[in-house]
Amino acid sequence: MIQPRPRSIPEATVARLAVYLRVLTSFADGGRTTVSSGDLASAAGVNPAGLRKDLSHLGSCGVRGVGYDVRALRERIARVLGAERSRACVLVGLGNLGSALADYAGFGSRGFEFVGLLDAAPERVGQRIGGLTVQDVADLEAVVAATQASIGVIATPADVAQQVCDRLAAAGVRSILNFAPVTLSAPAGVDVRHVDLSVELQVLAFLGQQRVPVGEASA
Amino acid sequence: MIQPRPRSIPEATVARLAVYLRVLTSFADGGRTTVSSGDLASAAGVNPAGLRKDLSHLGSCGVRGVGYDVRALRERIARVLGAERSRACVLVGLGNLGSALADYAGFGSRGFEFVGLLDAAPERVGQRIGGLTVQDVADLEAVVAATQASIGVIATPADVAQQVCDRLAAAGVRSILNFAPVTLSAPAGVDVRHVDLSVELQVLAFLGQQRVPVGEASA
DNA sequence: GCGACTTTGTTCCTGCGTTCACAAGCGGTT
DNA sequence: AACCGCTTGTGAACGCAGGAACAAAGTCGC
Repeated sequence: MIQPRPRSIPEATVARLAVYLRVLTSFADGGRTTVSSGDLASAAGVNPAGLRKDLSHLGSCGVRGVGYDVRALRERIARVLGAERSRACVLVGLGNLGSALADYAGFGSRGFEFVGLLDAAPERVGQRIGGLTVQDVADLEAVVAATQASIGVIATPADVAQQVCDRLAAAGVRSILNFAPVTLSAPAGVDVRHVDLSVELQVLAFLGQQRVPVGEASA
Repeated sequence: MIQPRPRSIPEATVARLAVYLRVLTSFADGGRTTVSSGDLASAAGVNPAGLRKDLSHLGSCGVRGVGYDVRALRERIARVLGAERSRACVLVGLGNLGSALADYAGFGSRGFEFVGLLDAAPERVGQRIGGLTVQDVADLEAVVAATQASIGVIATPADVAQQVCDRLAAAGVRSILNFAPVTLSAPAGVDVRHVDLSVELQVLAFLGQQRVPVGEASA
């Protein structure tokens, strides 16, 4: 019998929980204390029923007839997502995109901290970006070992991304976020998520072009 | 009878087609002329059967017993995705991320061309980034009208993203790619795609932490 | 010319995600 | 204290995506 593992939250739900967390933080900053599923759903751009189902995965948290306590719900989601404690990340590739990521304030406020910046170009090594000094990618294994980083971000050119991925995995990194336009293969036990900006644009363009030829003036 | 509209490709398939396009281009550059669904699928990181199903949406394109002609398949996918002709894009927000996007070579080679860069900060207006001169965001409507841009990319701070989105939509932009960490609402007829880097990291972190407590040494 | 092998294209099926709809529960009011 | 409206939480149905298996078709070898 398969153990009915106590925490089996669908991946799609996890992604939405992260969105709820952001919205709730925004609400809390605005001084709001309670929120209904309808309000929260519209702010997050989802269906109210789906939101309630998402929230049901972490146990009853709301009060019927009233709604959810903003602070309590935020804390609970943060705990489930593991966003309460900071996570160490290493970033490989300090080109334009990598530098932008290193400077991106959005990560630090969400529990992610870059503890190592690595690049292969000698002229970049030694530069300070976002409060850190860029190190030589040759020291990747040492940096991962010293910082105990569990997350790696790849923002290198495509042709070295797989090699960097292999080294990160071998060094003990369990999760990899890949911005390079290649499909990476990693050993079992290592999660890879791929963000391909060109793919996003192409999907968008396709949806847009599909809308035009129909040319329905109205219903 | 419902007209079996010739082009009704699932969104998930469209996203994968864009990946296949990239892999095929890579194969073509490598001098390869034919490819089987198995090889292409492993290079793209998907299931062979799923790949064939995706490709079946654009008509029979392969030769049984042989595989697919790399060049022909690439052309067909490019035509379906509309990647053969260049698309004009405007980019709003030239902070770290916006500057990286403006410089990102991956867009130009995939049929997307930035025709306008806009920012609100006076010190950024006039700068040249990626071959273009940054213009004042006050001229957004004029730039969109002059360039006939159909795609807008938002890389602004969160607090002005909705306002920029509204102006882009009003100016005639039909597709918007949003990098700001807020859920945007746009009028009907305007597609919005959201890329939230923090959400990606949080999903990754959650999957990673879920793996640890199980601690299954092996099968 | 014929057979066998390879690979595509399709069909079925299973599972998941999403949506709708309703019962249960709590606060406010009279 | 009882009623009523509001909101949550859950159960069921629908639709869709993913995966596996099978038939069709074309090529290579003999």
